[in-house]
Amino acid sequence: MNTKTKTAISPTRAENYPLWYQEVIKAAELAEVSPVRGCMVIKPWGWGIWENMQRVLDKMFKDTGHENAYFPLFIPKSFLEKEAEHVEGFAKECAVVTHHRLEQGPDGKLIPAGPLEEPLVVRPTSETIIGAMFAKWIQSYRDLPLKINQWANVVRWELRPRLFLRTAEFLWQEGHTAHATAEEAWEETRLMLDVYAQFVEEYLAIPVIKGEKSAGERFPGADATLTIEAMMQDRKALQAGTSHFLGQNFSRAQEIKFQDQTGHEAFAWTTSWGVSTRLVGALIMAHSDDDGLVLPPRIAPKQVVILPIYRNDAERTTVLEHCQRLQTSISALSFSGIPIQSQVDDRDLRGGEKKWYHVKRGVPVRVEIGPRDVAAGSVFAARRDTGQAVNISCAEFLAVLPQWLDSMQQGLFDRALAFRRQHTRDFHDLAEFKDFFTPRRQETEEPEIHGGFAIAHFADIPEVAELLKELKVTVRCLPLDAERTEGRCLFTGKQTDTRAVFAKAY
RNA sequence: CGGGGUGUAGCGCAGCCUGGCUAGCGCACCUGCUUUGGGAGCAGGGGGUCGUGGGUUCAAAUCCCUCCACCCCGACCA
Repeated sequence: MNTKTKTAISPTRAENYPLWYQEVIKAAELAEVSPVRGCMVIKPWGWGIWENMQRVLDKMFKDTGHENAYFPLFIPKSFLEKEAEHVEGFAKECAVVTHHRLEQGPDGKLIPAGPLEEPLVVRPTSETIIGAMFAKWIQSYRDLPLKINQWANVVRWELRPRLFLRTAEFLWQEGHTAHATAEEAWEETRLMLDVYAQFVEEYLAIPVIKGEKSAGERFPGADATLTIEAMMQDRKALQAGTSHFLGQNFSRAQEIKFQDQTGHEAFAWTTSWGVSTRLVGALIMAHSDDDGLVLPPRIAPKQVVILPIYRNDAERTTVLEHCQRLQTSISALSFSGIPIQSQVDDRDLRGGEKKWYHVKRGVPVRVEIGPRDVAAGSVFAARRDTGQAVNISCAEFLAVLPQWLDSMQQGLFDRALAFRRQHTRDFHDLAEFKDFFTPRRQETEEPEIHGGFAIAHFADIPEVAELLKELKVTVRCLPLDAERTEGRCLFTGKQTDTRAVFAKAY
């Protein structure tokens, strides 16, 4: 590392946000691009974050009455041909398996042989194959509701991949449910959106706007798509999770039928909902700074790292022993019901180097203990979020640690919320709206900076979509909790009581 | 998939325009000494199919063509 640079990450966010993002991932050892185009390798620290996400979400799903199951990676092409709108939505991104055998050619190279009778599509999502199974499992209203979740990988052949945000293969969970009534299915759709919002706000410390997607942004084949939208530090929006009310579209296509209490046959009402490893990208872009990753304590794989400082073997022994005692004490503690995980980093690295290693990885609290601390029974402790550092007694530190972690969690959320509010504006004038989304720094090589989130009255008709396209702005959502006030659509002048959030988006 | 850019040691880069000793530099790595509450100093050292394949030439990192990968912008995005 160059000691002359003031920040651990170069370029900084202000200098080049997209590059900064990639550098943070590299410096924090979250993931790498793989030899396979568009696919990433998730490294242990990044995987630890995803594991925590999985653990928390999985419990939330089970607490709301869902069960896990697993469905095949491969989907017969014919399955996808059953729902026209659905297929059209993602056909361009599908990977297709056409052969089942490799043979060695004369030049020693392997040649696909044994063509499949019916090509298999690598799942881009599993509505169709799960629907096919639901159709078998559901006979009577007594079989409903059926509430299944699966943790899986999916493939969408992306042309412009970015680590965590958009990769050809990614990991996610997809929930699929079937219900006897529209009301119940709608309730499920709403409930899971709330679960997502709660998770993202309480664990990832990212404030979200809950809303419904406009017709143009809706999931293909869905009657309604609900979303949670978050603002990143470059003021762009990121869709952090979606929950779809599929109506009877898929049950009609796949014959998910049941006999109701009156003996009549009816199509089930289905939902699907998912979040992906994209959340890791959201986490990075929401909180990290020019020194690297900043992790909210509740999702961090480790909350505390202890760095022993010593000059010789004798000191090493005493200092290490002291560190391990501290670790044992910490392991008995928890914050907000979460056990505090700590780690002693005893690698043979120079102090400064080791310190920056953990700063870049975003470990919430860094503790440094040297011989003087051992003698005094004290520790040097620093917070990753504010950089605030103190020298206090061991006992004091242990007493204050849970509060530190809680306040960091809250502090990160508050900071992100304040940032979003600062860059969210109401609009009643189209010229001002356009100005809001016009790049500010065109004269330089630096990436553009645009306004942020714009809120305005909106009539959901195709003409508006065309106009927005020119500005490279999208309708992020129609907020669910917005007050229904009458006004004129910013674009068409039509009278409407619908207001929408507009932004540039990932 | 369209436009632009970049591929040289683990990482970051110079060299290329104008072809010519054994291809350099910083960080990292190894050895030794010194240093030690902090991204250490000095000395020595290891590590390279110059992205791939072909072409031009006495001679290619350098010029020409092919392909691949990555980055940026756009289109697309459940």
